[in-house]
Amino acid sequence: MNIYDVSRKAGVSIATVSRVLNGSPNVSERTRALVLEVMDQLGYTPNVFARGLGLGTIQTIGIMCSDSSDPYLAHAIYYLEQGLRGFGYDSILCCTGSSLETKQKYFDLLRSKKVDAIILAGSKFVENRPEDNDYIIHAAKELPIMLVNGYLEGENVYSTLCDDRLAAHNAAGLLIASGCRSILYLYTSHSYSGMNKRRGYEDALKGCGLPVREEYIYQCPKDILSAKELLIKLHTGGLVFDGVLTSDDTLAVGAVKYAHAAGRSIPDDLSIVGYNNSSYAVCTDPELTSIDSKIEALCTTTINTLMGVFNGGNVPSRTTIAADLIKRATTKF
Amino acid sequence: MNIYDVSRKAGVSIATVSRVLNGSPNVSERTRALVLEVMDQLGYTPNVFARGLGLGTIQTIGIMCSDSSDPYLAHAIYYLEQGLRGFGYDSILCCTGSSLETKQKYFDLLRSKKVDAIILAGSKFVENRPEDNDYIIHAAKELPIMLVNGYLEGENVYSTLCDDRLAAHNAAGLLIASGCRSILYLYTSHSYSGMNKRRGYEDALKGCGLPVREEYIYQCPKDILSAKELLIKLHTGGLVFDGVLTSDDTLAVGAVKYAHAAGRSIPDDLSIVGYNNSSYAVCTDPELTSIDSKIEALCTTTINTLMGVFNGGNVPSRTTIAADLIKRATTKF
DNA sequence: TTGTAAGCGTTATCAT
DNA sequence: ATGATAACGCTTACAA
Repeated sequence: MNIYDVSRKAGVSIATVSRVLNGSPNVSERTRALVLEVMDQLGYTPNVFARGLGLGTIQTIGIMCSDSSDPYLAHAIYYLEQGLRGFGYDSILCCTGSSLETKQKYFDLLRSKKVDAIILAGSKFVENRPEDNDYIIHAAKELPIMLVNGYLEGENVYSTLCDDRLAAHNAAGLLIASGCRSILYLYTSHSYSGMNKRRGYEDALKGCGLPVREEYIYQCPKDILSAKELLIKLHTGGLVFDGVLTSDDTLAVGAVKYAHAAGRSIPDDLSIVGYNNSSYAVCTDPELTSIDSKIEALCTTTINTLMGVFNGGNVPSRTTIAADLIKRATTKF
Repeated sequence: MNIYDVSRKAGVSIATVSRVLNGSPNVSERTRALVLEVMDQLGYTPNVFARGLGLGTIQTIGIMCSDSSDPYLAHAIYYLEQGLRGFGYDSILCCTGSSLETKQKYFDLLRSKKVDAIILAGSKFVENRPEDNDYIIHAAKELPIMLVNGYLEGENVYSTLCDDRLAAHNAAGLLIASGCRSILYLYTSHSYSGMNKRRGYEDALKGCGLPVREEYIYQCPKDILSAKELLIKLHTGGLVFDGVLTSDDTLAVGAVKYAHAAGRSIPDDLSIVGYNNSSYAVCTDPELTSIDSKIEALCTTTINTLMGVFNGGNVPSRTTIAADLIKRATTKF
């Protein structure tokens, strides 16, 4: 079943069938209707490979993420896939883990599949050593690269990000304003967004004339129990703190569980702020105050930008979206 | 840059290049090395479309799920994608929502992309009215259809599922053995697996000579707060219950929060069992006893079965995997 | 408005 | 072991 069958049955040439297929205006209404009718009768579907060969594109976008089971990224993937499909694009998913080597490998693999663009979801794709990002910059000569919550400068590279620094700054500022004087900052990774959140935390302390102390800043695996254990250890070690700001709700849940275990009351004795406003935020009692990093807006903006690129529009290479602070019960504000 | 460039530079015919590309044994070692060398120099990558045209396949599997942001499905997608990639297959993701119409539409779309198989992740793809599944059965004439935690009988349709009925039966049985007499069953959907869990719950009651009462069985949106509200409503409505079995951890978290709100102590006064052993299970205090539905095993088995199908092996059309019960602190056992 | 024919870059079937 | 060459099914000048 191919275009010849349709053309034969409709009594037209394959060129005409192709025109109908591609919505060319140069077909009479009568012929178009006839061809469509025949296609329908025959249950004809154009062969994507042949089409790809001719057009050099197959309406497919590659989506890379480090781990699609992470709730934040899972949502990103959902919104990206839905958004792309709305524009008629398929999504090839690629979970890369976090080693640079596999990231590069899958990146090339995606390129070899001739995807029309690659979306890098999550801030794990920008390495600290600039030369480690060259493979991305280089590939951007061939196809647009979109970063969701990551930033990289380069021709044909577009970044959409959340203003994490400001969000963390504001949240820490509110903690201070509500009386906290010793705020712990817990984070999971040294990614671009991770570092921005940390800077925001430091901005707030400095802005209020409080000291930035290294012993109040800890990296922790993205894991409820690890965070809980870490805080218990710090607590029993004699560290005094009255607030916890985290780079992810998971860690904040751990902080709530630490408070329960240590018999500290929330928010009177300890304030806690999470990040991402995921469903973890409503798991705990009391429920978490959390920074909403606007993942849906990030994704739809990314896709709109991409479509702008495809249409040759003049699109911004960097778009920043403001976060929201969702106030619940782990803070006094 | 194509096969002709390589053949020219290597001084061989394109047929030979193609043979090298496909690992044909009919190439002398010398020629093979030469061609590979040239490919490397030129940075040649075969065109996937042309290849697809010739072979009729493109090493790509379609994965359908109702909602990739659901934690259970997010994990499924992760394991499926990783497993498939291990066998050299790409994954096209397709989030369908739950309306039959869009499910069919995307199913056809995936078929038109000439994927080598379609994996239906989650139990939302088998409709109660048999004729509503005909489109799947029919498509299976052309390509293998794999169900992850769903069951459908048909030629070239393969199901891998978790023994939810037995798992729910055992869990409810343990609740009863530990003293519960009035166990609520909360579920989210009427899917195949949803119904099995419910049957398991009923099996246990009947097995212990307890009555199955409709007023102890409720459907609830998959949402922490909805579950909490529902239980508060039932409680204030005067319903007496000392155990809650749920079809999803989300609902169980809601049950914990209800208990906190109602001042009931867990597990002394109220026992709770969740389902899926997701990270929600360790969010709460006390942590949830939960049924581990073995999503990773389900996915790897699905993929092994699929590879068996591709290799023409004699593979089972239905594989069942036993669930695990992870005992934590919301139960007395 | 429609048709003819030349690509697109492979694979696969013959020969040799 | 290697090479010509005909598919594969579509798009798209170019002609008519």
